[in-house]
Amino acid sequence: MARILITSALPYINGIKHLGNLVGSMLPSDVYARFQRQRGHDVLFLCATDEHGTPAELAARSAGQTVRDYCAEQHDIQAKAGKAFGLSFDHFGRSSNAPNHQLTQHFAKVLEDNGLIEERVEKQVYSVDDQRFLPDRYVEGECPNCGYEKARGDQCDNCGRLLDPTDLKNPYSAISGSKNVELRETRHLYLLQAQLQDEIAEWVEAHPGWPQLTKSIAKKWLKEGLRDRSITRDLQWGIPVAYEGEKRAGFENKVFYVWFDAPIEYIGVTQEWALANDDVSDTEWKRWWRTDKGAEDIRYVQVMGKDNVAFHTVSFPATILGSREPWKTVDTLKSLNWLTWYGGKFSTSENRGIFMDQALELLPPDNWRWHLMANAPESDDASFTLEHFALVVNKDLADVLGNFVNRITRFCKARFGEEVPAAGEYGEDERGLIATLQKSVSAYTEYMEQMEFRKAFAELRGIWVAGNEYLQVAAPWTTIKTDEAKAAASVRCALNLIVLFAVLSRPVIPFTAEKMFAIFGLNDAEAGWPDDIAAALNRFKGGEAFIPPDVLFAKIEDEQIEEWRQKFGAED
RNA sequence: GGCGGGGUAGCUCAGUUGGUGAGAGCGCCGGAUUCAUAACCCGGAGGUCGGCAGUUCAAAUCUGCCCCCCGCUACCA
Repeated sequence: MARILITSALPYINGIKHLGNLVGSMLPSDVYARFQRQRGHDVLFLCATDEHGTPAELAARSAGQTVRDYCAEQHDIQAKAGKAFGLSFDHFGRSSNAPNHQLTQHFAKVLEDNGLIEERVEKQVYSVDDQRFLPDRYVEGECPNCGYEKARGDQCDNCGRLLDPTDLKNPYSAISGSKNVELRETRHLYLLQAQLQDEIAEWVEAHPGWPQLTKSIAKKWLKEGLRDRSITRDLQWGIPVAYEGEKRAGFENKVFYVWFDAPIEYIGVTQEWALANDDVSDTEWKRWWRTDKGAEDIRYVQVMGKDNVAFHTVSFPATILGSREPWKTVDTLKSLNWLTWYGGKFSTSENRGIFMDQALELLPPDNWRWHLMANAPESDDASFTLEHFALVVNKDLADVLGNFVNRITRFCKARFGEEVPAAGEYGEDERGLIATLQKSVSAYTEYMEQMEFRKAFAELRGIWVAGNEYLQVAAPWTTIKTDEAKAAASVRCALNLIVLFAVLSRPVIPFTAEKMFAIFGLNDAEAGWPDDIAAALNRFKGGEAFIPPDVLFAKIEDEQIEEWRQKFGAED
């Protein structure tokens, strides 16, 4: 039994996440965590809301709330939505909680002790009316290159020119529109990443198994050369620059930059998890993170969208390695591309796309889980359309899987009654089926191990199809006329298949798997993972009672699709 | 602009140490079947593998140039 630590990239706090965010990290990590738990491994699966930074402050302001209340409320909303989607986090924490505060202070301290942090003074745009320094993209003005009037301080959206906020003509605050802005000096802490260049490059090289996308992004940053990075910001909401409660002189109104503290929350949430389980000793969480305290054999898996890769392959490792302390670093890093909404971006402000809460108002979680994972954006950005979604759900879930369960349970009830028939022996058809499944289950398992989700679920779908093929050939509705024992054996085999399908499908469609187990009065928590298909198909010997279920998946009708298209801003 | 990813059947996508007639699912057409959610099962049609040029006995695969889409570009996260 291996010990596997799995973390999903942390969803940002400013509102409920859309389907693209879901499939970008939280859902694939959940599927993998569920799979590894069923495999019998000791899994710790963690996630948290990422709560600091300018967008949180602004979102709170526009909601008319204090940022503290806003975050608390939004955390609750995201936690509920995640639970409703079946995300099986062992703990869903908050980057604003105490453990992360302590850890972030700790890392800043040891990095400074190691000579990797220094103070630097720089000039930055300050908005007098907003009483705050403005991050580059919150300064707007006229582009010096093309004259576009709403160019952002980091880049002009019109001509694409990269800018410095001081380049802008007639700059104004994007927050309030105020033109009362000026350059002010401000003091920040810099993490001297350049000194860690070789060390991080070596660490990256030591992980040849990372996906192509992950490696190329990491190597690109290293090739360009790591730059020292400012790790503090002029904000109120965040982790104060104050070691052990002692505020640092000149940093009274500053906090650590959200990208400095957010990855540290992976460790913080592990402490939160331990505390939630009444372990205050510090020993339990360290078993997952400190290689000198029992974490030397941990396999650590991170899952994230491609925008997060640089921070996980370069920035966070700089923090960890620079501490000179024996922290566990990531072993396997799965990165995904974007899911697009009809080829364009999901957008809250323009009401384009479906968000997690809305999705569940339309259909149960497994419909979404299946489609998103079977079509996960692994090799490239993938397009989500309602039409494709309906097609996939109707075909894979309703016609192939749902119908299989329905047809055999109904047939059995009609001809043999509501218990597994005991007569007859397995013959050629069953041996053929077992041989087929032995291969495809093995392939499916391997794809899941590799986190090749599209391939895995194409294989799983093939396994469901094999059930229908088997029934077609065995045709108990025909054989029962001449050989009732043979028909009984076929039905018994098919009923056993339902349980096998439930076990194999559980990582991706857990709610449906539970229903399938319930047909036979089984508890899905007992699900393991089948190595021996013949044994799995001999689980029921005959005589076991069952209750034919309602239809597992209703079909999506064209009228529904049209209605949703209108509601969610679908285009062509 | 720079860097990275991608452009393969109507749709969504597999497919690189270059080599048996280019694949899957869906959709479409046909057949078979009737246990089942007009479901399942079998078969078929359908592609100048973004464009041009080159290397090679042989290119979806390697090289060069070009076109298009997406992402990142360190103070959005």
